[in-house]
Amino acid sequence: MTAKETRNTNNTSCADCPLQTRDEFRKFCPKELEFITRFKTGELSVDPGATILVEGSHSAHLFTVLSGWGFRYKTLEDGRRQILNFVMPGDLVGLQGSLTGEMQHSIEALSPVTLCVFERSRLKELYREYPSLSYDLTWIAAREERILDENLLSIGRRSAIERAAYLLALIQQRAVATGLSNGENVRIPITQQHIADTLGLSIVHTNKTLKKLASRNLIRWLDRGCEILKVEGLLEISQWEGLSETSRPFI
Amino acid sequence: MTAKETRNTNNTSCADCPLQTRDEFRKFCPKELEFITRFKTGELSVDPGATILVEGSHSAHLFTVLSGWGFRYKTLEDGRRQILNFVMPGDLVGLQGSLTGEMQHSIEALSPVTLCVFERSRLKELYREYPSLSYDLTWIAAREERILDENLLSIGRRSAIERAAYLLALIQQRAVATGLSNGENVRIPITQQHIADTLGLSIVHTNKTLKKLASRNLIRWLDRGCEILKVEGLLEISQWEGLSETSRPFI
DNA sequence: CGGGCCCTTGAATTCTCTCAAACAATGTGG
DNA sequence: CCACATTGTTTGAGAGAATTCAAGGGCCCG
Repeated sequence: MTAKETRNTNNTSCADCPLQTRDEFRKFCPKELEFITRFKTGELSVDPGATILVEGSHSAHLFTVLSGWGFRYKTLEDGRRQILNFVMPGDLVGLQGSLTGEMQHSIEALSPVTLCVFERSRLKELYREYPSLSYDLTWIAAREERILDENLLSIGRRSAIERAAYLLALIQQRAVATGLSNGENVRIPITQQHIADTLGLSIVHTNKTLKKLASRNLIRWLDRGCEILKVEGLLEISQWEGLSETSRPFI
Repeated sequence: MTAKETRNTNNTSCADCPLQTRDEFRKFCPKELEFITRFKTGELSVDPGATILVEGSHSAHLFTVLSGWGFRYKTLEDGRRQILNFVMPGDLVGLQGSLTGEMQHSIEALSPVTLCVFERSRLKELYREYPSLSYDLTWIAAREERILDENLLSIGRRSAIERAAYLLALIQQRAVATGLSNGENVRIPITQQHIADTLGLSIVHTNKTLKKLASRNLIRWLDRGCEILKVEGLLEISQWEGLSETSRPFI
């Protein structure tokens, strides 16, 4: 990472964590809050396009996204890229690498992103002293697994238009839940290449598929982003029930 | 589940757990062993084709596979099925449902399968008293996530023959590691329909793709199963590095 | 022996990809 | 301010990949 891309700050206190106030997330008890405050060793801000974590590296840190959009991906040797999932506020990233030693995927920022930085070495203490947070970590991993299951079903068995509808509906629902959208139409800051790499389609075919959704007035494509107009329509096309999360843990 | 499909027994003591003796798995300390012995409340045996866990259910149990093969899958309303991953000895299943309340996928047996049955309600105690096992649970979840990431890359970005090669190489490597193969050629007890539902391809195209691999003498198709002859060839085609696990936790 | 399940193959159709070209928006340097 | 490069979107056309449809054969089991 270049200097331009990263800045270290530490202005947000965990006690005032903006995510804590959202219904979406579960609340910490004082003892947990005390630990997390110690666990967090800094804050990281990156510009759009910056790589936050890179496949093959052994990072000493894990992060929670405070604000902004990003995505998790893997590539083949010849450059083919598959986006695995999108990353939004409240998401913990780098846990996989912290446990198994080496990152098996990369993470890149789509917008300006700020992250809380945690020390991997303190994970032991977390498991030793804070059962509720340990449980939450497993929960978070299981949640990611659930989304991946659904993505796999989508790429494997849904048609191009169903896939696109599912993906956009998923992003929209997650974005609303995490406060990335102020309630009205969400503007997702991605290119059609990102969509293509998520759906497992070529960019040309992705473009034609998005056009179909747009012609039904379900979405609108903006300069470098997508606006969802009717989630219900997308859900119907994809025959997906949508997200059903009440309160989720985060760290 | 019908009576024919399930039998409850409890003949394998955790102290004599056959998986413990394998290098693949990490060893328990006496205290952990004591807990796990209490945690395990029974044993379940199911016949091939039986459903072990079903999407939408709220199971009071989670399981570790003691022996046999199975697979995890999801379906769309119209019946399209996507196999997410295969299940082998040492794999923990049902964790996702135990944490988030409801199973989001189903699990079916490919061969006779025996499972250790654990009480979901004792998970709290595990997190409260056994940090090392808590850590292991997260580790296990992260491992599954890693495999899913790779599967997603495969289905999204690899060609049909690369996909098939990757899948068979993965299964072979996992099978050898867990002792399902006695060292020589592994016989995987699946139909081509299973392969198709894993790769996201039609059965016809799957058949033609497998024929290509067979004509290169990399695999051989048997009655209701597949035998891997040259993993190296499969790894090369798929441009995949293969598994690299030294010792993994299990419960 | 018949039925069911699995594997195999060919042919027509549909979907998706690559190639190619053009356009719009943005940013840069002169 | 313009010329130019870059990036992202759009469209058409032909090639390639994968699907569906259809049919036949093998095997096991009741």
